[in-house]
Amino acid sequence: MSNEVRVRFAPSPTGALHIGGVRTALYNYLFARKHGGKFLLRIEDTDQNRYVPGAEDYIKDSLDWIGINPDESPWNPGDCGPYRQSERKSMYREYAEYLLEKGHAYYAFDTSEELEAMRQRLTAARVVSPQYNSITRTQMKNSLTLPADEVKSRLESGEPYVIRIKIPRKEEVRLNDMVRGWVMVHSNSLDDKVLMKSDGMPTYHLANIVDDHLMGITHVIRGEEWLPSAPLHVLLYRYLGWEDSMPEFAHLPLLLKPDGNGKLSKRDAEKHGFPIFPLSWKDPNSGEWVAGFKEAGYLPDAFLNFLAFLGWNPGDQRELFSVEALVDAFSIDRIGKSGTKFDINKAKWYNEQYLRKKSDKELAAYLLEDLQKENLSVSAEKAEKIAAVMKERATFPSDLWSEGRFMLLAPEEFDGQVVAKKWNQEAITVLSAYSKNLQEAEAPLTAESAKALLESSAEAEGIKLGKVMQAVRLAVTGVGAGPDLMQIFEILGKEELIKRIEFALNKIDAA
RNA sequence: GGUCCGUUCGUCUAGGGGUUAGGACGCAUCCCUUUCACGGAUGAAACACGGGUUCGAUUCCCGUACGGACUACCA
Repeated sequence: MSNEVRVRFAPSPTGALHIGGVRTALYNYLFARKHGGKFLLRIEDTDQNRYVPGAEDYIKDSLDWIGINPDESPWNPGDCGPYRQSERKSMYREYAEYLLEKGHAYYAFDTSEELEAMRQRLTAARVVSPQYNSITRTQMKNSLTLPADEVKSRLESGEPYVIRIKIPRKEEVRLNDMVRGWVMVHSNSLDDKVLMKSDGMPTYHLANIVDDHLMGITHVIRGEEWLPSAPLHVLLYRYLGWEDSMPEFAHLPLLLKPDGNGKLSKRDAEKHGFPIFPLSWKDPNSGEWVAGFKEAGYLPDAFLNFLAFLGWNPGDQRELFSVEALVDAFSIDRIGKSGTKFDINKAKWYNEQYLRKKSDKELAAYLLEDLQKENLSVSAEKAEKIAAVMKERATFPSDLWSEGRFMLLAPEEFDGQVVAKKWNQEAITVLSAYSKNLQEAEAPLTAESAKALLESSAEAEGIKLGKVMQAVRLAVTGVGAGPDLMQIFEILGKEELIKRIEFALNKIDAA
């Protein structure tokens, strides 16, 4: 397993998984598959206060929906378990102690009030960035300033404490990011981050280094919001003696708001009326509800394809990629550096492309499902015919029903604008004749026979069919636009067609 | 404020010292269509700004501006 690529997606179960998180998971997955490696899922639940019940299942279900299942996870453990940080609690202590022993960490006893007072004091003194660092730690209560015996007695008396990393005063920390190249920061801009919290849990910083090391992670692919703390992580690897096996980093560009600027957020989804979460979700604590792509009618393949192109491209002009094709084409050096604005139109376009690739039968299944909710039933054969004529004009599977309902339900109202423009005596004459001729027509009506009869009916009255076509459509469907009329006639069948024409003749005349 | 990251059509992006700066979404026009849509064609639309380097910068370097992330005992 020495050269095997191992990557992880490490979400925090604090609510619904944001679309940006799904993209991070996807890139990790693609990278792992591309290199024949493993994709792991690790739950980062070191903050017990923020734990939200159901969030883990949400993460699992989301990945499952788009078909990127981890090779190792809490539900499918490999050899590096547990895969939930809360269950690894006992493992972190020894590394914190090692750091303590090596002088790279220290105990701190400051209360939150004292910390706050320190920040205020610094702010008042016009210190630009108040932080716990090589300068301020000398004035705080920690094992660097307190006499050894006092530290010992505080520890023994059970006084709460944290363990902080001791950031060196003057040092350059550099890392070679796979998407950004060399990034360098001075240690004096870093602060003495807490490594172990007073509740005995590690913070993200310690936990992710320890776990990545123990789990043999070779590449860390994560959001750009982690870039500022990456130098801290480098230092941690160094102090823990793991620098030689330190994973490579790739920090992904952020997903931004569609308008203006800033990180894409829940508010944007509400404001623009489109989802930014894979699945809909109701927060059990706040009762807050968010919409999901799945429920909005996005197909998983389309969603995945759309997501893959948010910050990455294959370098040629192809746009439609199956997962397999993505795996084949994916590479980290084709990931862009700049933030990506979220454009729902593109997502819709992808959905249309994938929808049209589906067979009539698959589409009919969606239609049948919708009809069931309406307490309507129709034969599978008819559903397929409807799907066939509707698929070119649908964005979502639900459009099959919402845009094509006139194929199942006779119109009760007629579009007033079309009535005003197209309804006239000639139309009435042709329709009346057609209705009569239809009575004698042979039963299963086909698009061809329906058309031939309509043409002869019009001709017999000396009226050009083109002049009344729109009115005929109006009479039968109630509206002025839709799929090929003769196909609709075939789907409707002779009896229904006659019924509708008669109804229209009475209803519209009366109006 | 500080640190770090970024900046090619409205959006996603390709490209990269010499190009008519390419594609896609969206938009517009036309064709197809006895409607609408699909499809096809065409069009409008971009290198943030200022200095260098160079015979020549959109491309390399430095600034400026603008944007963003981070700045918790959250991840």
